[in-house]
Amino acid sequence: MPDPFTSRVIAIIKRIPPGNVLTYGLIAKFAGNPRGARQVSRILHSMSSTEGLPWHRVINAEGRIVLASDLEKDEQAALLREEGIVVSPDHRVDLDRYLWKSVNIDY
DNA sequence: TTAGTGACAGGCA
DNA sequence: CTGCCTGCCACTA
Repeated sequence: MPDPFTSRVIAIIKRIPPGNVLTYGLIAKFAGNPRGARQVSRILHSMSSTEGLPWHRVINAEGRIVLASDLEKDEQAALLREEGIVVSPDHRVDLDRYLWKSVNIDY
């Protein structure tokens, strides 16, 4: 079994509704570790199997898509656009508009 | 064991 | 706006 933090991160990401996004730092905070942003990114990177995980709805605090390759960035941007999210050519989204605000999860 | 690294964040010039 | 620095924490050489 993975540690509690990891399971919570997975649970939260699974509940992000289509058309909305969350940031690494926010997810970490909701999962109980305000300083775990980098862990969230690492979890997604390793669990790239993405078993039904909407990983593409996770972006950084600036509303930017930051991945290793430009190819991956375009891929994620395409997935987001399919959900109606406007992604600028330089891979940025409007957080004020698409950030998932009604995060309410009980453990 | 120490040093470097990264799908991050926040402050500052 | 961009770039640099610091704090963070797990992983790797």
